[in-house]
Amino acid sequence: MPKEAKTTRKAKAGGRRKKDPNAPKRSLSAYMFFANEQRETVRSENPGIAFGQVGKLLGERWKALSPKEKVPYEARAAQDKKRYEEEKAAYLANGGSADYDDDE
DNA sequence: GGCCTGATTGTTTAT
DNA sequence: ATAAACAATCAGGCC
Repeated sequence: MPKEAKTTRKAKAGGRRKKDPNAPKRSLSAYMFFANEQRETVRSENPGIAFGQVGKLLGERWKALSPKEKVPYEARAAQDKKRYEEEKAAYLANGGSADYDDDE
């Protein structure tokens, strides 16, 4: 049974609540870096394209790339991951659940 | 000890 | 500032 479910995340994307106190913002995904560079190219080749189309185009192209093509993007993702490691370390070092602040 | 879900990241455009 | 499609990602919760 192919579970096509995408990790069953929430339906929307807006601003979810921070379940963590100091919330070490996690790292970015390779797609974020990919989009960062491709967004210019995609929009450049698709002048006046709608945001929904760009996003879809980006996704299709992303998967169209070979794992080695994604390497540079994953590399940056790994870079950010390391950056996140510091946040996480500080977050744990600070006492994990210590500060009480739901919304700002 | 292994899995599963939820929360999060950043981009686009339009309101 | 927000909303949704797009993909990745991880960390913590759970039995």
